[in-house]
Amino acid sequence: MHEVIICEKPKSSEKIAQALSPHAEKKTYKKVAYWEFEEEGKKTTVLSAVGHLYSLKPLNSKNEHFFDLEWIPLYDIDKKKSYVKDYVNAIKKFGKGADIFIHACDYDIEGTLIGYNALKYICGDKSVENALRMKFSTLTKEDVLNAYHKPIDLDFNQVDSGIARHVLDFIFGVNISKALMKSVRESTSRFIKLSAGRVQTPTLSILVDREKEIREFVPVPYWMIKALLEEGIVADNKKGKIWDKKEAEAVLSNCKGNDAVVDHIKLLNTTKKPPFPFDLGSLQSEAYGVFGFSPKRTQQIAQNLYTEGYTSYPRTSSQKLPKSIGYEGILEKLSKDSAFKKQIKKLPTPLKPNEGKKKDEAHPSIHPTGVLPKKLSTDDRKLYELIVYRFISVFGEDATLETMKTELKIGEEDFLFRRKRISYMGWLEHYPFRKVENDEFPDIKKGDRLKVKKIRSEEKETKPPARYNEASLIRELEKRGLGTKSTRADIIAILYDRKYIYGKQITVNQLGENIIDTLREYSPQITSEELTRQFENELQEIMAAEITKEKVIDDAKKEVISILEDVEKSKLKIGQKIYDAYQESRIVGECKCKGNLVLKYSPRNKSTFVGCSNYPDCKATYSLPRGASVLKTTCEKCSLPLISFGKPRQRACLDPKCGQDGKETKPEVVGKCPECGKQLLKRSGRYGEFIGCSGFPKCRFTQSLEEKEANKSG
DNA sequence: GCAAGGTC
Repeated sequence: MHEVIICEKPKSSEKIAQALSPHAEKKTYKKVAYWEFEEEGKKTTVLSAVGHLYSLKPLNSKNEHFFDLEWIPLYDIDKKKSYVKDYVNAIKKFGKGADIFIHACDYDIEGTLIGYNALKYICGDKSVENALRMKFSTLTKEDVLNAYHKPIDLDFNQVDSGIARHVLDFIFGVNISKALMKSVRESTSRFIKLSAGRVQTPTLSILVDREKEIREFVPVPYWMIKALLEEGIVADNKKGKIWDKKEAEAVLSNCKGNDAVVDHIKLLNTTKKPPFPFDLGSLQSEAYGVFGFSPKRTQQIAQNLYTEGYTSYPRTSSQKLPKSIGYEGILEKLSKDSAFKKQIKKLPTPLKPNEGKKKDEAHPSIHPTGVLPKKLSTDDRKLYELIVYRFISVFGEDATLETMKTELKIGEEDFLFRRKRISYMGWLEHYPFRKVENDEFPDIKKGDRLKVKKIRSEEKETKPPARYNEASLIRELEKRGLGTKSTRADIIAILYDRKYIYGKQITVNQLGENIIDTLREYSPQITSEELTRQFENELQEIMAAEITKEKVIDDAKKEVISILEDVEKSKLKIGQKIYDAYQESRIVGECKCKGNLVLKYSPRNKSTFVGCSNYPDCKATYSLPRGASVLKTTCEKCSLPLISFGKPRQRACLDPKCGQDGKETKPEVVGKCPECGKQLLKRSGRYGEFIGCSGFPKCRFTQSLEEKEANKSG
């Protein structure tokens, strides 16, 4: 007898094999690991997929619309996925002639489909018909053994539901994307890579809405009264924002000539619990905040650390640390590093992690394995240490903060100021990545009189809502249930790649806005998260056998056909508008002829260059080095834009004949650095303009323009 | 050329 078990990924196959038999032996077939054991005359081979091995492809790619699809090996569609072939080959080799097939992929829609496709297309239809299904929620020995000894039948409704998800996403996404590109091609005979989809389009929609909110925002002026007292105390008038200038002036004159008298001091102790362990989303968010890593970069590094065995599986949404991972063992191994040891030995016993609410059936939260990395690149080490110190902190003691709220009277006017200091560091000591306020408390008591050095009325105005950045956008998508933990970072990267959006503080290009405007008119369903809700409901119904996948797909097909017909009727108008918007977002600066410098693509050289919008009247062109970006800052000598290129990045004038080595027109001074006191300058980088310290690289303080605005009040 | 989903 030969039994074959197919798992979703290599890591699961290892755990499952080890749970099933102490004699499971690791072997490799053409670089791919598998596990084997023999018990009571039955040989068992534990094999692994690597996620989806098959992907949808149109049956007849010459057709204008793609509705008839087939499953094709992933490596035949995407050359970068060649490693998938080795796994398929291993399954083919050992699946041939096996007597028993066990489907042991994750128990969810995608997992069920991964195993189903692997069996059907590699081992043949028969293997599917007789397949047994292991159902487990965690990969603990107990769960795995249980699932193995009490297998269930394969749930074909769940399979159908998975197939429907793939087909629906394909026929909506690919067909609508193609229709958009076709409109542009047929109205302008130009090609622009455009796309739309169930997740990316609502995501863009969220950004467009924010963009419009910001644009339509009408600032309202208000005044804040601040009193500068002795001992460097700045107290705020209790009225806060005063909307009437006369009222502000009245407050000011009420204060004139008076000392400040301490009216009331309130001291309060608050505790700050340790942080939760990382799930992928919170790791991406933290790494963005602390190191400025893009979520996609964090995901890549985390995957790398996981593959090397230094940290646990990264694509988790769990904020739990089950005891079974063996905290003591991990901490003990980490203690071989003296810096880690210094923190670990301060931890209270017994060890008890502060866990969050979020769960993940398949994996615990992200944590170090205890294996200490020998060599890591700078960024990999940063992320690794973030994960380690977070893990340690989770077991730390509560920190205690002391807050002081002081109310004062200046004449008849009420003022107040607050101070905060740490009275017990607790876990804060183990987690050096976030600055914590630690003010000095002034030595004052009720009834004290303080000299008023200055009273001023600051005129301000209300600010529009902040732009999203990649981290906050990922949090928003998570909140709305758009995309999955593994895809959100990629979805955002696609929006950048299509030039729908730009900047670290995400700004929508004309092109992005136009895509949304167009789709809201012709295919409103794809622009809102409702399409995801609709899919979810339909998939549930398929799973409950209340409707067939054929019916669901057929309905969707009709819906898409009707959208495509509407687009077809107006394609010239749609295409021209999109192309105009695209042109506008290619403007990178001003030409010497006062025309617009625009990014152009030369199909002959397969490269991007800069040309003038007044062509053919103005024939100015500038070639760009590979990977170069055009900056917003201009050259000191000739006022053309500067470019940034190469590794490490260096700057130069767009015009190589100009000969200026990237000296820019003097950057604007916009304030003082709160960290080192040097000048703050308006700089421009890859992602647009930002505020940076003139003390760079010694002082690495940076701020977005929006933050700068928001913090003006100090 | 195009989606979203799983994974090394």
